[in-house]
Amino acid sequence: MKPQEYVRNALQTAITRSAFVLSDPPYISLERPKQEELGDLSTPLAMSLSKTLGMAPRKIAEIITQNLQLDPDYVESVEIAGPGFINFFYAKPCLQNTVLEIIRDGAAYGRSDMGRGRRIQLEFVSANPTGPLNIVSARAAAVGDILTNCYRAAGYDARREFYVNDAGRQIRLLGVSLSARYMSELGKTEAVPEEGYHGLYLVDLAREIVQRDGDRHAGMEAEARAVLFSQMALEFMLQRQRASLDKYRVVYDLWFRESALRDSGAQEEILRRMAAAGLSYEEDGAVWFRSSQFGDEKDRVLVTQNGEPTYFLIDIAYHEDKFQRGFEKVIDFWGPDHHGYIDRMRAALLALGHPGESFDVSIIQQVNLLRSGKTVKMSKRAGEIIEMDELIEEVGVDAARFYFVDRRISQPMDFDIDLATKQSDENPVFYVQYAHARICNILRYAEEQGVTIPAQADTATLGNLQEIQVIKKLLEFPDVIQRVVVHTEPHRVSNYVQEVAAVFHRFYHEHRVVTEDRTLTLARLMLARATRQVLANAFELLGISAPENM
RNA sequence: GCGCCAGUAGCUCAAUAGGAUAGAGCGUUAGCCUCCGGAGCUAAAGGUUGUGGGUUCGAUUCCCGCCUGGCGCACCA
Repeated sequence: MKPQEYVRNALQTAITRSAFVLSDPPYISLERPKQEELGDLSTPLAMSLSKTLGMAPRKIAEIITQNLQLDPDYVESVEIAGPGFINFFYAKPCLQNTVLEIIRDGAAYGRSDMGRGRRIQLEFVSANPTGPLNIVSARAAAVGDILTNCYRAAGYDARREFYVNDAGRQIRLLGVSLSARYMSELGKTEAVPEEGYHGLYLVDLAREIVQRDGDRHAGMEAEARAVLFSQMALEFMLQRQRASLDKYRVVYDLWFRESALRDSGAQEEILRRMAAAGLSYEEDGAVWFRSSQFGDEKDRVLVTQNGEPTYFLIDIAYHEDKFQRGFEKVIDFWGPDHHGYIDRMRAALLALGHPGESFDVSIIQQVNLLRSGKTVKMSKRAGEIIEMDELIEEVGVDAARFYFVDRRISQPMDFDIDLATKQSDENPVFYVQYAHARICNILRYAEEQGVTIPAQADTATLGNLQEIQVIKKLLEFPDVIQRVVVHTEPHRVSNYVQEVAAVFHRFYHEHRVVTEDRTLTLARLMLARATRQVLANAFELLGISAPENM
């Protein structure tokens, strides 16, 4: 058993035995004190119970402590400190044993059953298929992908989904734009409409079409040609986006097409339900949803005066579809320009009977592009973007993914192109990968020296400061994953992995692993293996490689 | 004007569910290779957590006001 669990269980029993008058069993918060001297694990429990019990925190702490029964192999000592913290100090046998447990658990170390198999869906990127994926999508892709990995590790049945906006005005415009490029390519002047797509990728595509089909489409009626070219452009873009994501190691469970949803008439079903429940009304020739009754600031249009379904209505139908498919929880990742949209979406889902907790939106803040210290404004229509492919090309997948996930998603971030390309050697991803490669090297070296490494070995000789610090750090891994999921904060994984690397580098610097002392050597090799395992498991979550050499 | 998000070391960012003396990297300065990989390690300097109040035993974290920046405020998507 992990010492955290052990302490939690012991505290639970102690509380019961203390016979406090409580309506509910209290949540036991366990944390690691910032200062090591204070203990390995700490709970502010006594302070939080103070008010409800009407007792001084230290008094409560004393009662709890008296009722604690602790195995000295797990916990060496307990202290009451400060305003009423109860602090625990791990016993060495337990820590030494942890090393072997990690090795035994292997790839499963860090996983938990927190989610109990709950079905959850993460929808991210969902960029319009009107151009190549850009650097903003790269952030969303990294974050969404890594979070999904963490959800799975925490025991959820989590799925990735990409929503394809393949219907509506944007696609028509795309077709018109491509058609214009095609005609220009054939020497017939036809301007790309001002609100159309001016990116050069359409010129390239037009050229390809000319090479393949010649002037076969030139004689068509303009409107029909635009429709045809919409489809060509769409499929081309989708295939290209998928290829980019593939290279970026993001694989979706489903690419959901808006057109399929529309064809199924799902939006009409929503309208029927809303009308039947009195959730909608007609005014000025449009159909409105009473979203203001569900927390939105005003009512919203579902069907326009022209009889067109709004994007909002389609989106409601899409989200309803997600729930129909059996997801208990749905998380959307949107850009900051859509945050005003959250309230109405939640209102709609509430109105349709889905509890508030079943739907979450996470806003991934923008990526400001800097080139030689100056902000670059990106606009897809004007064609000024940094493509995801360029990014992957220039900085590599590992570095890119790590860079994007290494900060909180709520924090806007600057992406300095010069820095990312020129100084990529100083990217922290190399630091952590280096730790992994170094451990592999130590294991190789040991074997070269004729040491056969058994599956398990006695670890009782581990006990110096650096060794203990490594073990304690490895011990945190399962908690890190759970916190990532609870807070939707994948950056914790990359932060953690840097801490693991640091603590191991420190150990390595102070102590030799392979020495004349066979028992000690084997024990330290176990420590190295456990560390490598944790790094590898974390890299797996991050979707970066675990190099054996660098 | 209203709403949402952010503001932490020179720079890029952390800070575990409200916890104890706010931490890393980069950069700067000073050190460490007869020794398993120096893409590493050690140390120093660097802070009124934008600002003023409030709640609390305790606030970077929660609440209110203000300042600054970003983004929204469509019968567009």
